[in-house]
Amino acid sequence: MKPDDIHRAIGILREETRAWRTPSVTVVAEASRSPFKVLISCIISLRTKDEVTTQSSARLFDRAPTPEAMEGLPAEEVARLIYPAGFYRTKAEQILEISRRLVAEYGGRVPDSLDELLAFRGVGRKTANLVLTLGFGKPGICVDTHVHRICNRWGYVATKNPDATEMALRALLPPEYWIEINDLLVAFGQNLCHPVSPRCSICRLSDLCSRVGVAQSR
DNA sequence: AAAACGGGGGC
DNA sequence: GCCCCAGTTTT
Repeated sequence: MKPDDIHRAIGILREETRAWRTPSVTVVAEASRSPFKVLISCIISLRTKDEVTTQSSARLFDRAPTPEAMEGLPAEEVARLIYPAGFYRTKAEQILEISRRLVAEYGGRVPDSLDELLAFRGVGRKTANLVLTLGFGKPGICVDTHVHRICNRWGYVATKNPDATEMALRALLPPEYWIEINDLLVAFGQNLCHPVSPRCSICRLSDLCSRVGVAQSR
């Protein structure tokens, strides 16, 4: 995989995304420009489907849209509001601890540096980078399951470690592309390059893919 | 009854 | 780097 390839991929995805991207608003897009909502949505989204995350987040933010309001809620209520997302007890604790620390240590604002974000319990590189990109519009490479799967299929990395994928993409592309490539790859993964039964027959990037001819489906 | 949903943290 | 963990929803 070379820089030329990724630039061609970006060009094609820019065109293709109009064809198959679903109009549905993702939870992150909805929470866009509110670093706090991006952050908390990310906690809720762990191991749960996007739609459930969206609904649970909406219910929670309806009740507590800010760190100040959030830290005032009893843990049981937070747990109840996000119940369908699963792991509600752990998530409620993390949400409350983060909210408390935001108020106590940052005056109720979400910090905008990777290191400060990573210092919160429950916040890893994926969440921290998503807060930077979607919450603050700062460059970041956010490797979720979609991005990681696609980069493996394209031969960027041959690892189970998403951090390696993040570093590979950082090295391959200048920062001005980072937000866009993330958006394009996630949409590509959600709509076409699925975990199982990807829609290879309508994919224009199959020459980049190690999967071609192996288990083509549909 | 089993699979799908995806990331963080500990060792 | 590998392995373990948290629960609900869907099939």
